[in-house]
Amino acid sequence: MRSFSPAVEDYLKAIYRLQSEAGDRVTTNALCGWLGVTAPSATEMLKKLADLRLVAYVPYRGARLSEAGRRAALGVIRRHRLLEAFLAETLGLSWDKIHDEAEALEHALSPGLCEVIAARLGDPRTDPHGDPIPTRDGRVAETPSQSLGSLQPGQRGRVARVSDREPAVLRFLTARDIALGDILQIREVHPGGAVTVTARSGVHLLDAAVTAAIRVEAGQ
Amino acid sequence: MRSFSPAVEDYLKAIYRLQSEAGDRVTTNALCGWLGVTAPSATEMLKKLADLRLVAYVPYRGARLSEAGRRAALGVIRRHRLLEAFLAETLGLSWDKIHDEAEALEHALSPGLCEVIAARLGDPRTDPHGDPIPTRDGRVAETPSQSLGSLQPGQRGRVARVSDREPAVLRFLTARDIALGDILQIREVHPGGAVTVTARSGVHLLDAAVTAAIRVEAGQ
DNA sequence: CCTCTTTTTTAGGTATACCTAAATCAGGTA
DNA sequence: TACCTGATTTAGGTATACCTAAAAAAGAGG
Repeated sequence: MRSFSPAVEDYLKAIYRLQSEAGDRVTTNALCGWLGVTAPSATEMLKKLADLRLVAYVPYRGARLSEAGRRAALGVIRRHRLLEAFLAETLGLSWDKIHDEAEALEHALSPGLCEVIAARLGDPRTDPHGDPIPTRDGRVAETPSQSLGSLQPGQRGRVARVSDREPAVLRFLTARDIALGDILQIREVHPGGAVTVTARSGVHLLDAAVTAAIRVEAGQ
Repeated sequence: MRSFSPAVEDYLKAIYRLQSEAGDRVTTNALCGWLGVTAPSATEMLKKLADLRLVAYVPYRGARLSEAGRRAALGVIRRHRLLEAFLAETLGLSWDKIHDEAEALEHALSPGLCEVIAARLGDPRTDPHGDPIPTRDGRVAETPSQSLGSLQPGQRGRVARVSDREPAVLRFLTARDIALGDILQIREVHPGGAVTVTARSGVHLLDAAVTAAIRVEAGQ
């Protein structure tokens, strides 16, 4: 298994992510929106990924990862999440800072060093945001979880994962003393997507962006 | 101070190194030999570095780092050597493995993370090969040292630095239980540059490549 | 001082990965 | 069904960083 350019790796990671959200094929538009490139750039790269047999790409119909593409994507995600765990563990970096650093370092991390880090950390199953770390042989333990916003008033959920995309959301949660594993009970669901919750540290209003970033295991 | 491409950083590092060895200007030939690129590639990059005001470049006469170039080069070297120290410290990697990993990671290490690592390590002054780590403000504590091969029979020297360029040399020394700080006494200097030394672990024949890689503080 | 060799630069080309502007396709609406 | 709109692709261009082949400059030897 040869190694790919940073750009290729970023596209694979994005396709994997969008595919697991939207299930179906990933469109050019979704891809370029997610990666912050223009549509022609995404089209060109999709053709290249198809040449490399990493995606099945039908013009005007979007793309889907091949088995090789899925394995490559999981490899990048493994490196990313192990790096996040490693930076948090060894340097005490908070969960709002590790994503960007891991994003930059993941493309330069050799397979050998990646496994040394995994061993040093005792093969962790999740990163500091609760995201599962794929195993070396490409398995992902996706614990069933649902969006916090999907709970009804009165229901409780344990915080299982928080999206690493927006550091400000993570800092907000830290400031409110809300962490992975905490139990949240819904008091009110607001029309725009915000919710009011009761947490260990009190009652908080979580705006739509914060609510969308939190996934919970329900029925706690 | 903006950041530079990996290629630019590699050239700056190479020019710094060659300049401190050969003192004078660095020639195109020396540069392309060191970096493993062709002469036209080096010429092109030198013109680019001159445009960026990182080197003073006179066609056919070689190049010399400007003050800005020197600072940038020391920044890369600082990141490289801190990474080496960090990988050795936190993952227990041996000194023959850290160079290549650091070489890949150094271009992706943000200034912020670099300083976190430095703080975590207690601002070390040297890396695991004995090479001085430049300070954040661009100072390098070059302890005076000389090539092991420059000692006369009977003279002793303390191993101060070992070049990180050839992992095989480092593994050879590890196998002979020769480490930084050890005292070596010259028994014989062979014509090709090899030496026979008495070390803590006994008498060893060090071939020319090994001898050239070792720098010592004499008069121990 | 002139040639010959080595070094260096110029000329021209490749691959990657991005861009803008223009053309084309797909799907819904009248 | 014909059109319109938005999504997508094509066409053509930029910057980086590498390459080979050929030309030009520098330095050494006679």
